[in-house]
Amino acid sequence: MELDERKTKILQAVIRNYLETGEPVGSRTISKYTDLNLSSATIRNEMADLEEMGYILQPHTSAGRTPSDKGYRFYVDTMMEAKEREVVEMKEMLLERQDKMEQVLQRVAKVLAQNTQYATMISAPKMAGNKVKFVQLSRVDEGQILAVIVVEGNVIKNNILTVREELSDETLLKLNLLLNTNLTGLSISEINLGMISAMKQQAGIHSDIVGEVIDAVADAIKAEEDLEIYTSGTNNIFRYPELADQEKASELINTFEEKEQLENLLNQDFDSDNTGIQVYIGNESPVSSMRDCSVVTATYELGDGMRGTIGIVGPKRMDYDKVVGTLKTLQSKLDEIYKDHG
Amino acid sequence: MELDERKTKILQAVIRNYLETGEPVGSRTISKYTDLNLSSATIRNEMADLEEMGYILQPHTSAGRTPSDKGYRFYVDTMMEAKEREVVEMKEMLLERQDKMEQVLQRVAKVLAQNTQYATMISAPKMAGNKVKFVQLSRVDEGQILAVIVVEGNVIKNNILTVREELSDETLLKLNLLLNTNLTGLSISEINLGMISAMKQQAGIHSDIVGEVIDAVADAIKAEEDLEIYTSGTNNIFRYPELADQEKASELINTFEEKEQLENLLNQDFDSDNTGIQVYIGNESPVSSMRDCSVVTATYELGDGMRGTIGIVGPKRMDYDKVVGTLKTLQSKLDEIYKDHG
DNA sequence: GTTAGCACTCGTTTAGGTGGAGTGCTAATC
DNA sequence: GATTAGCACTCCACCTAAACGAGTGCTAAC
Repeated sequence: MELDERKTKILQAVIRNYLETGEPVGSRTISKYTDLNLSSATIRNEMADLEEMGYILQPHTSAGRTPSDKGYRFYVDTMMEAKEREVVEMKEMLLERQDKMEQVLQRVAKVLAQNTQYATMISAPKMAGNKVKFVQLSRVDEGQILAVIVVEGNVIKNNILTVREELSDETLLKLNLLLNTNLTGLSISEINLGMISAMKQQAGIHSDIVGEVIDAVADAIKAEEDLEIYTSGTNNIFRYPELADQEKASELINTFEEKEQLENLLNQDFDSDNTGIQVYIGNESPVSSMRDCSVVTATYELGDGMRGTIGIVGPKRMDYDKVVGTLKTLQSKLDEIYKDHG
Repeated sequence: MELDERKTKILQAVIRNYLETGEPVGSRTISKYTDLNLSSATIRNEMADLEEMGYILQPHTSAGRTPSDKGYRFYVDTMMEAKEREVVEMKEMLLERQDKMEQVLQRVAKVLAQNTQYATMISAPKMAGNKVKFVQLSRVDEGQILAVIVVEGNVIKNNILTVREELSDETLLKLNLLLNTNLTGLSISEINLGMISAMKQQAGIHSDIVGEVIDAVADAIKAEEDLEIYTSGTNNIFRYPELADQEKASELINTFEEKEQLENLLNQDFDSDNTGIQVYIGNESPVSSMRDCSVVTATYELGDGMRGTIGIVGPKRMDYDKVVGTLKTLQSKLDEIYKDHG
């Protein structure tokens, strides 16, 4: 059987209607709702076909139809067209540049949740490709050395190293020079064992302690960043009866609080061919507690190659149009902001 | 009317029983449950008295009794005796020292939630009373100066300052010396406007730019720390039917996610006279969404005067004994750990 | 002062009944 | 052949009434 134009229109109407009401959609509704001028009986026949083809489901005999995952997928793939949309609040918020990334992201998540009435999550941009800009060691206390590393994008890492043996001012100065000459301009992923041992060689004489320090600095640079995911609007799931029953809600809330699983959604390989927008419907998502949800994620980029991901989690009947629109706007805004101020 | 020994015993029995079952407790249950050897009729009379006195409540005529806030308060105040308790997991976890405070706290919250089956929260220790140990300015880029401040307890603050006019190496050196001489050893709360202007005077010549830098450093030092509160086990509220209905659950979950309100519970003035353990029953808590909960908080101390608070949120019928015991153990463990490794 | 007993209350559960939305099928119509 | 009107049927959602039972307050006897 083929999905002709009329079937497509009916499917579209079923999904649209279900998105609005959250209730199974009957043939009579469609008959009135569309401009097809068909009787409910005809619609019924078509709907029977659509069901056979797997696009819609009947919760029980003599109930209306609801979209299946396949139906949603069809809808998202073919019918969704992105609309640019004003998100005034968000724009205003982002324009007043904040200095703390953390706060910005948390706020983006919050505003997004308020705007969409869904649950949101956002991962902090990874800086794996970024270049080291500045390294400095300073003695802060006996046996304690502070290592500060500044990476492009002005991300600062620091670490206190405890050394067994005191380092002279001279050695420290030499080490600083050495580290800066060798590391500045390299991206984090470019720093490898080979160069570290080369540096140790150059450091020469005090190789024991100095070697330790160099190792520690390298470790600090390479250290995996924390799992930085910010969430908001988790409680929005209670707006959608199909997600709000205790068991499901509990699972979902746990997922949002624990955050580990969210990583699977947010740190997907960025397939840069596209707009960076991904839609996961039901079981398409790698997170099992979201089997009754849909997830839309968007990759954002902050000028200098730092990339993170924003995600929106809602019921399958989420307003895909609006969500995708909002995410696109947000993408471009984030881009702008950081181009101007980066 | 007076709360004699028999009434006390009955009240205690009612509360104990309610803690276990979560159901209103009838007179017959008490008659069997206690060793008083009284008939249910007698118990009924006593319970009527207790109700009149405000210690217990009847959800409706012909239902059993549930403790009122006053009843819980009485129970907590008089009957609760702290027991030392093994919290093996927690001990093990804390013994393997982690370097990132954030991770430790997050993990403590999680383990605590798993142990107690309640929702938990923990605030990062504040360092307001701590002393500045080291200050350093370095040029990282044109017009960009990195200020690093190390405070006792090896807490590091840093900030990138953007300056309009380039500072010479010499000026920077001078500034570093000035800042260190003036600020080292002072606690953050001791740094005030007077000293800042004195420093500016000493700085002399380049007062314009230099003044700016000094201000920025002072700001960075005084900057309110982020609202660092970690939560876990929020979804445990679904274990307790009296908290699990949609509206209440939604409110509570929001409170836990937003975290702002939790601050009111966790950043109370530490009344150091006591063990640092506080119990809020129902409306005693400043957070309205917790009107049906009880909250137990414990102040912990990390050696050098840094203090934070741990909180446990559960139903009013939470196991106060266990919770207080667990928190006390945790307090002492945290203390030990940081004495050994601080 | 304590207890047994009883009438009473009131929320909870169960069963039955009804209405309505929606279907599938068939026969008539275009 | 496609469309439609009509009808019998299904099944959920909702309501009501009845039965249940846990627990009470009160009274009278011990």
